[in-house]
Amino acid sequence: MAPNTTRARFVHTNREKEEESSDDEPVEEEQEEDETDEEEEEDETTKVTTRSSSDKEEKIVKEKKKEPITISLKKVCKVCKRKGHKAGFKGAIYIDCPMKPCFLCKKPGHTTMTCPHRVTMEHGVIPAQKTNTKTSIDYVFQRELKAKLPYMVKPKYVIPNQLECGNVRFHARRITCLEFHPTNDNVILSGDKKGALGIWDYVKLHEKTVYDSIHSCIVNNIKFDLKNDDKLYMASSDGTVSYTDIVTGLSSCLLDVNPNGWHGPKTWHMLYGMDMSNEKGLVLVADNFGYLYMVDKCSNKMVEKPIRIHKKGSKITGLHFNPARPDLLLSCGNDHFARIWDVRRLESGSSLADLAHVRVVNSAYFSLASGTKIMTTCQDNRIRVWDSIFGNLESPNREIVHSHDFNRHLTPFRAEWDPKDETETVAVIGRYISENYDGVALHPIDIIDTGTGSLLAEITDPDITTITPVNKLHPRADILVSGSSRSVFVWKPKVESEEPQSEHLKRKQREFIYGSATGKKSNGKGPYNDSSDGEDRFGKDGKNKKVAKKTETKFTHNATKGKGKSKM
DNA sequence: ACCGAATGGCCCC
DNA sequence: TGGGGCCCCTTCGG
Repeated sequence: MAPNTTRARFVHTNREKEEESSDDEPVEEEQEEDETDEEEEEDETTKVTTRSSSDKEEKIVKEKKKEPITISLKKVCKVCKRKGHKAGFKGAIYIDCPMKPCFLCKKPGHTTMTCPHRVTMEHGVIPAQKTNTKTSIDYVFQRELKAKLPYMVKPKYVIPNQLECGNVRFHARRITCLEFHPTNDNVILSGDKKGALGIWDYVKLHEKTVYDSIHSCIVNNIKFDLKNDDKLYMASSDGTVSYTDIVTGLSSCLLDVNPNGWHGPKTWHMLYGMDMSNEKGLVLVADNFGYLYMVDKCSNKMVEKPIRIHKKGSKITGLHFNPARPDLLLSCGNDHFARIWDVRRLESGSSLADLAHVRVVNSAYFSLASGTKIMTTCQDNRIRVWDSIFGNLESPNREIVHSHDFNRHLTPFRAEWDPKDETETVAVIGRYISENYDGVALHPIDIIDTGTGSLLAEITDPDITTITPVNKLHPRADILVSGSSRSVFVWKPKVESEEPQSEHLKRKQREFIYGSATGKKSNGKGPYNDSSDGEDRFGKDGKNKKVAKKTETKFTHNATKGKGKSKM
């Protein structure tokens, strides 16, 4: 909360404004102070007014100091500063300011509580209207694809919705990305905001390794070298791409886009999107100024000069090679576009298609088997799906309203395909907005059927009260791994026949059949100076360290099996 | 228990 | 086109 002095000034001016403009409401500040309203116990000034008479002196002193504040705060909404309503948490439920557009669907005239996208399905996710009609190419595509894919016999979709284990204080800062080991099913790789790489075998719970000297700030992307299971690439906001052997901890710098060092935040290049193509022998990374860098995997040299593929000065948030057509690349960025490119003819302005969005595009992915669909996550609270890259790309085939538009202090939410889902419809994404679960505000992880927009499952655990923006479904097993704040969690499908469960558990453990749910609802400083990290991490060490410092630590395992009693 | 900070995007001038 | 102010449904450590 803002310091009282600041708040007082704002409130006061607003109150004066209010009094000038609106005289429909009688001015009755003093009298209102007498009522002790129970719904405002979180308001610090109310505590002052409702304090018992035993500390009268103190009360008097305080009231003397901030009498005008006390009066004003009680009457004024903290969002719009108007009288007559209040925004904020009421228990586990957040009450919107009615003067603002709906926080969920962004349309004016209602609040999140009454938003049709929330009420109809109860959980924010609803299928949006189709915004274009199918072209003949679409039907050809469907006919071709349907012959190959088991559309008619939809497999039972297994939801990994029971907390298997989680670790606490494994990372020092919030998790920013997760990746499964390409061949060892039990190993999870995690990157954090401070630049550390975590390696965790969640079956052998105690086996955790942290390499914390490879990068000096946010790890934005981890990609394994598919030709060598022990080696991976990491792209970081420190402006480098590292190539690390996770067994030995030896690391080399593949690319440094700030060869001249630090000259202030306006010129510092940070690397966000990254993807790798074995066919092409290329590692592609993109920075926060709209540039794409192509690095040859063999020579470790840049193939050519950086190419600007998004608006000058805007961040490129993601890159994805088409899994079926190695020449196709998908990019997305802060210029509100996702773009399709031909890697063979990659130059500024040569995109094959530009997919327009309303706001920042957090992620854009081709579907993982056929590569013919595109799914994007946009900050306007919509997941967009294009059913065929060969069809009309003017507008998406579906827009799914889903709450994920909070970005400032969280890792951006990204809807990610289930790599095991042959129908290429199931996706996972964390939800920003909270629901009231037995009086506790929890932020579920949603599993969505992007074909219909229906919610297949919402995954929660009463012990995980933080938001879970980073989620990854296992490419081979029925496992979901989540990064929530500093913790990593592993989910498995619910095991049947356990002791009686609470309503909450029942709710989260419903088993869904794909397509028709059985449940009731189908549907001179470095760029970063962490508050706790006073030293200049960019200044020390050479930039192109050939060998990363290896900081291996065995942690006492702090994870729990079964019902998930892990603390956050 | 409280407070400050992180540095993200958008909008306006 | 760029800088500054504003937003103010988070999370953690000090």
